[in-house]
Amino acid sequence: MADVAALAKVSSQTVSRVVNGRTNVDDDTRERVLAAMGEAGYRPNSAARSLKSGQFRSIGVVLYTLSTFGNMRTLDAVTASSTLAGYSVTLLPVALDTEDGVASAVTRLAEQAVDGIVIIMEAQVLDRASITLPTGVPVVIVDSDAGSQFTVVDTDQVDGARQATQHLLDLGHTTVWHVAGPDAAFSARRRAASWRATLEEAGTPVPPPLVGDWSGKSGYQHGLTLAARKDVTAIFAANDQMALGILRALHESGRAVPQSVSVIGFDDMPDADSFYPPLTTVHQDFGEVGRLCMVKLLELIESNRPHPGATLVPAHLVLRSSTASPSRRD
Amino acid sequence: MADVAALAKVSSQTVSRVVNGRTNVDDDTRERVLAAMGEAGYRPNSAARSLKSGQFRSIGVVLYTLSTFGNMRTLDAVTASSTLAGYSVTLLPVALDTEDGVASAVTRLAEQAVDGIVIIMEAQVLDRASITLPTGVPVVIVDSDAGSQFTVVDTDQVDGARQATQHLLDLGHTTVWHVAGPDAAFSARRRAASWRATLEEAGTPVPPPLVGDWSGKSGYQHGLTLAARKDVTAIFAANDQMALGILRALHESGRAVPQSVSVIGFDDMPDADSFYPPLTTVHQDFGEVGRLCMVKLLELIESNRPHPGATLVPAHLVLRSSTASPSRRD
DNA sequence: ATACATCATGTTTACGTAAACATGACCGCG
DNA sequence: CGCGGTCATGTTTACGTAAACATGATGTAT
Repeated sequence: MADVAALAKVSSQTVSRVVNGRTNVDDDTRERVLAAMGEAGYRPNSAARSLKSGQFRSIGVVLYTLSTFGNMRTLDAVTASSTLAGYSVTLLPVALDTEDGVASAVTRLAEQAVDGIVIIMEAQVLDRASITLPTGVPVVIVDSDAGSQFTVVDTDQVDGARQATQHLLDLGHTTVWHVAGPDAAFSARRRAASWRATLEEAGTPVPPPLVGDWSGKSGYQHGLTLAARKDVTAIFAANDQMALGILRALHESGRAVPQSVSVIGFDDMPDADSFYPPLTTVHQDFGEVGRLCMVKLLELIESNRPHPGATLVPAHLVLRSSTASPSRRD
Repeated sequence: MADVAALAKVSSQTVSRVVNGRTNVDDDTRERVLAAMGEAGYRPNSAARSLKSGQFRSIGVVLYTLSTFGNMRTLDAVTASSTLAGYSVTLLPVALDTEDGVASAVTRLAEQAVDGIVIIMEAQVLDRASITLPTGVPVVIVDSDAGSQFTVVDTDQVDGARQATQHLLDLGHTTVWHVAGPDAAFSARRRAASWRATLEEAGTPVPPPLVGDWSGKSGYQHGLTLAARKDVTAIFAANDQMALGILRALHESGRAVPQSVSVIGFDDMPDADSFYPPLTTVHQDFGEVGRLCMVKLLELIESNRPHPGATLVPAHLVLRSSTASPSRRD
């Protein structure tokens, strides 16, 4: 900056003013400074800027894996929103499963140059880490039940699972089987609970849920079990990937979808409409979730005090070809 | 830090020594300082640290979208590697399609607090932006043909596409049809070129490629076209998502896979083994690509001079159930 | 015993920026 | 014509850290 100032024959303060777009700079001077900046290949030093201002114009996103569709879409949306707001995004991956991983993540967290943090993490991991969350840094959480303690944004999982289950009941199925996500995942538990509640409300018997791990493979395995039972006519999979595996199992077992068995998923991942048959599923608006995360986080950063509570983004059913009324059996 | 120093009754310099793990500190003093740090809730200020050291311990990842499987996996791997190396990752999204988007991305790029940059971007966008890439910042590029100018890491697309095509020829198919990715994508062009070259080498006729947009939907549409042609017995899709759409089109058209038509994909996305039937595909080792990106980038950061050239990560065929020898037609 | 390492610790300084304050030029109004 | 006000610009300072240098205490070899 000193070089630029010398080149333009002004003080460094004037250069600073030009860089920050202050109005009280003469047009001639401004142009001279801009030219000098180009000539000197000047790049503002964000470290010094942050040091002076106490702000980083950056938010951290903590996640334990990027490899699920939902996390990725949420991250994408958060990134887009934060960029619009002039914030950059720093990724803070957590090595799951190990106490070390969580501990080192928290350590790194405390040292990161961020104004706020978005946590996209299962509740169970959070429980271990939350105790030592750095104080004084605003936090917004996705996919968790920590709503009483923190600001939480999430899809309305309960209503989504209810819609899926009710849709199958409305079609005339006597009951709905459920292939659930892993018990450790809070969203999986919520979807399963809502499925159960919906069946109970309708006064229909509740078949035992089959617990998968979100993967297509686990869906396939449970799908084989379900396909072998003639009384199964409707399946609610806790996500689309498992639904894909279920479809494969049903096809291989000679059960036609939707004629013999109806299948419904959750997420509406990009290619759910290219499944065979195209999958009826619950659409999650990840973009909106990400956007709200940033809105909430910016509020927290500006107000500088906690504001716990959950914000739910509605989910809606997308009707495709994998669900139908049960065919008559006489 | 001054507070901590006062609490521990030492100078701030000693606190700094403890924080940085220098050995020349008395054990008693060290413990006193650590206790004071805990008491004061001290968090090192990374901005000041960067200002002093001239390093940020951070790398930037430029991408134009997070919503393709490959980009996501690459980002995941880069993040994992950089975390191991003690670097954090800053996301720098580019709004595609608009000159503004590219320009503003470059501007932000120049201001970012990063020691190096990984660019995961189509070549065409890069062409427009590369001119103004900030000088003096090491850059590694994925998915691009800029190898002569920059350091490039990528999957060996050419060999992967060759393996896929050759596998189908080896099974006895007289030729292989290709559903390509968008022309704008360099990886799509490379796969298509390699498919064509393999067919020409084998002396088989080269059917006109059908150009999709990576989506399952576009695969479905081209799949319908191909399904209607009786002479089509083998299809090479440029990615798994399009292969999924092709499978759907074939099923709906009554063409059995693999008995009537063989289908092969590219990527080996997580649920390719749950397609119906499980998809034979070309496995890309995104983890290795991401790891190599970091290795190369750290080399560049340390040596401080450019080192252009491409590093290719081998791809390998994963045999599943969607390919078979053509059935005899008499 | 003297001189000279070795080691823990303290003091000074600079990194690049922008707020706060200072300066001086020019304007309009009574 | 002089006064306060506005405006462009310059000067000083502080942000939190760590390198460089300084100090003083202890150990050790001759």
